[in-house]
Amino acid sequence: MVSMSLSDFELEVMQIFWELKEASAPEIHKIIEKKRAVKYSTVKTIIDRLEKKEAVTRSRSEGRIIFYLPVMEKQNVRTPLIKEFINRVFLGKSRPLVAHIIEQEELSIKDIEYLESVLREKKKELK
Amino acid sequence: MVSMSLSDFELEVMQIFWELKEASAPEIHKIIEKKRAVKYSTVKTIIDRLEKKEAVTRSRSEGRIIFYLPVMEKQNVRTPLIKEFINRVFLGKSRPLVAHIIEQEELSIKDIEYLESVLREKKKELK
DNA sequence: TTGCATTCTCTACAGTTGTAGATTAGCATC
DNA sequence: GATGCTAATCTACAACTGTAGAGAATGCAA
Repeated sequence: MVSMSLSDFELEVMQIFWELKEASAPEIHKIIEKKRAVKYSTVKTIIDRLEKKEAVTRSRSEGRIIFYLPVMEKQNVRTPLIKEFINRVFLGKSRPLVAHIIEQEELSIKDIEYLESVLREKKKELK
Repeated sequence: MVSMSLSDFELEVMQIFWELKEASAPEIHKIIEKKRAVKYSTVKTIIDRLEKKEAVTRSRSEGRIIFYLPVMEKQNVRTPLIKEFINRVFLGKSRPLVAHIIEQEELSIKDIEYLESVLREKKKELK
């Protein structure tokens, strides 16, 4: 069980764990509830599944409230997701994806200048 | 039924349709079979589902072989997928995704120079 | 024209996922 | 100690997805 894929909802919950580091089910529930209606037990089921997948682990209890910590690391989840996405949607070619994002998505001047510097670095590295 | 999401396999088949324009189930099956073992009826089921979703349509027959044409357009499928992906994996922020790809994925000097030009264009547009 | 191979159609089914109810159990308070 | 919340656990279920078999239909070779 080295690498296990996460469903959309599981990933959403992991994002919150990566942000907060440690969190309880009631906390996670309250955060997600701000965005959309969802029952506590639904959120708890997702956390249970994350626990079974060893994506999070119980760290401590406060009364009957269980706290969890993320185990899977953001980068280790994101990297293969990006790879898969490029394969799935762009037949493995990253250039058109990057071009599309630059052209279509919201980017500030700062973002652009940053990306220009990333490209410069990469170019140096290749030469 | 304006916009309907496609499963991984459905998208894989659509990619082939976008490439070939017109294709039959046996053709699609032969192409996918080169990559991995899959039965004809599996592929045909996917095409049937694509037809039901109006992602492809029957164009003509040759003997008992049915030919299909893609109806959904590549860009109309890709654009929302990218949006969702950025939301799901990068909390809506495209910059870290682009940075990650530039740093981690295979890009040639040509790719980089092209992307630099795309960035220059975008910058002009913003100023 | 008859059988063979190919294709189509229909049906099925198990795993994953989002969803949540029912039940149980631990604390705080009276 | 009894009561009421809140959280945890367990069970369920329908939609979607990947997968494919059974059987019907149809065109082609002999």
